[in-house]
Amino acid sequence: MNIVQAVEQSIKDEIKQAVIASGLAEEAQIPDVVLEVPKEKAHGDYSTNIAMQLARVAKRAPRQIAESVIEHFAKEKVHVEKIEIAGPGFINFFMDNSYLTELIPNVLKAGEEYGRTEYGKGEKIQVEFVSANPTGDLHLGHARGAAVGDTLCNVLDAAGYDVTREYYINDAGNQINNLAYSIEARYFQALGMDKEMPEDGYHGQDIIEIGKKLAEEYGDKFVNASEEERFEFFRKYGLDAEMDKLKKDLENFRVKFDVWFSETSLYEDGKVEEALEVLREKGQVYDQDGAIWLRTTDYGDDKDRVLRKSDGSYTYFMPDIAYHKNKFERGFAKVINIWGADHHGYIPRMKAAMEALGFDREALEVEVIQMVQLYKDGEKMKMSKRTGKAVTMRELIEEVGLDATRYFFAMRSPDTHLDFDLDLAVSQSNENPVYYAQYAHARICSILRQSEELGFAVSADDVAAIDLSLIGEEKEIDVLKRVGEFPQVIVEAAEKRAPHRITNYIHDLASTFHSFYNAVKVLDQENAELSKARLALVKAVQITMKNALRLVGVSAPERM
RNA sequence: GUCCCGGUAGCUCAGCUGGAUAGAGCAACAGCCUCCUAAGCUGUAGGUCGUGAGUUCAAAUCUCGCCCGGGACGCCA
Repeated sequence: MNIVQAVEQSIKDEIKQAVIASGLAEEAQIPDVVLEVPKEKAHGDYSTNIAMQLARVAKRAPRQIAESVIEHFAKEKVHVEKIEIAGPGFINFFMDNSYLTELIPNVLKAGEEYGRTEYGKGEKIQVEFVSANPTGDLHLGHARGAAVGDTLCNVLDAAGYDVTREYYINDAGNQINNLAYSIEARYFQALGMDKEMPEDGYHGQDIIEIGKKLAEEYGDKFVNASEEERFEFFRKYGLDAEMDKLKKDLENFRVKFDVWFSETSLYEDGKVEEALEVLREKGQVYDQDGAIWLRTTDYGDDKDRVLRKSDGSYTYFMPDIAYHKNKFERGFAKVINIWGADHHGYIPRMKAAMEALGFDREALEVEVIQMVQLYKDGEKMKMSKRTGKAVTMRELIEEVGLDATRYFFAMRSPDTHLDFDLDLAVSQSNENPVYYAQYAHARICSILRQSEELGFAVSADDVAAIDLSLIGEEKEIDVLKRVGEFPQVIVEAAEKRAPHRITNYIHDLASTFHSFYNAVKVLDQENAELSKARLALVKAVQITMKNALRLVGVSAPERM
């Protein structure tokens, strides 16, 4: 907890104490005290609506209640300078903000750690995201999922959770057979021979490339091979090639996973059978029409689901159950899946399956990412993996830029449909919001470089020698307040699974800093003491900005 | 038909555990570089918060109905 959070808490405590002391209500009747930062500066640094909330319990008018609360409120104890009652009964607190300068040495000392808290108490959380089938290039939807998932993980980590990032490789289903057949067709075509693509084949450019490469590397070696041998080889080769490419693409997008979990390994280790056995022992399955069904309707699903088809093979659902069972067995307190909106219908059955296995359905959380719609030349672009016409994540990054792409996806709430105007993103990339924040950082770095030349350099070690009481102008306080919010913003973003709160914060921090920059001269040769104090402040902003940008996977350039 | 998401400024979106005069970016308009980076700042203009009821001292926010847009409803994955 930093000084800001501590002071806020002490004000809340003091309000509660004042309510009790004034005899308005018993402790148990008092709701959680809400302390908010008013939009209007005229309404003070903090404000509470407690008087309105207590009107019913205390059976008195809110403004009267506010009067009593103020009478019993010990201002000086909690850095409050002045209190006013306003509007229907708001109590507005005007702070003696000098205490805020304590933040500066704290931030400088914390450095890269600033913003991190122990809020999550090291609880183990697993986040599974992207998990695209290895049958083609990653497209825009995956890019959004990757940006959101990675940022969420960073945020959870900073909020004190023990996070494991995981990618589930669907390397066992029918789609891999289709991959092999698609490669086979492309291989033959590359050799100038006729071969039709399978009905559910993958038409992506990447598959064509693989076919070409095979033809170059192996010539017609596989033309006369047995069908079985050829299939097995292409299957394995295709899978490896797709996975290598996928990993590389994600790494280039600054997304790294701790665990790459193979579906095939579940079969090899007998985990699929085992999960089915457990369900059977618990009486959760039944046989009908030659298939094995799970009673998901017992747990809120609209219909029961097939686990094993009448032909003896498993549905996609069955290994997925085994996989999630495995997740919980690894001791995660919380398992978060980030899924595309097209899979949302799958949620009730997965939760039902977990409940059927005896796990807490609430421990499985599914965050749904809405669709990305790409616009070009003012028209919707059809995105289809089947026809291979989708714009790939790689192309997007090349055109829009890595930082801008990460920022753009992170800044939207995951549950809104996203219209991505490619022309706009490309042609106006210099006006992208990410530059606004990066520019603030670069400006700070420029100031810091010059401070060294002037002999004003400030570091965490000598900040104690600086007279921070010189800080106190409105713009300076605005900046300090913003810096002080950071840890709490991270906690809220983590709790609400809302990565875009971080980009909102980044924007606010940049805005507050730019405004400060235009109003206040940091380096003043005539006034070394003041310059040093302001440099220390600016340094704190730099650290905060850099840390915030790192959370969303965006670089913090020193020059622009 | 059932379920999920969205509908807020010209455009793209925040705000949604109810709070004071609904915000930002882009676009528009008017100012600001002899001064630490003008990729910036300051100001102006721009709104029936899809719609109709309800709950409340107070609704963009909560409840219900309706309209519009997107998505999902397989012994596919």
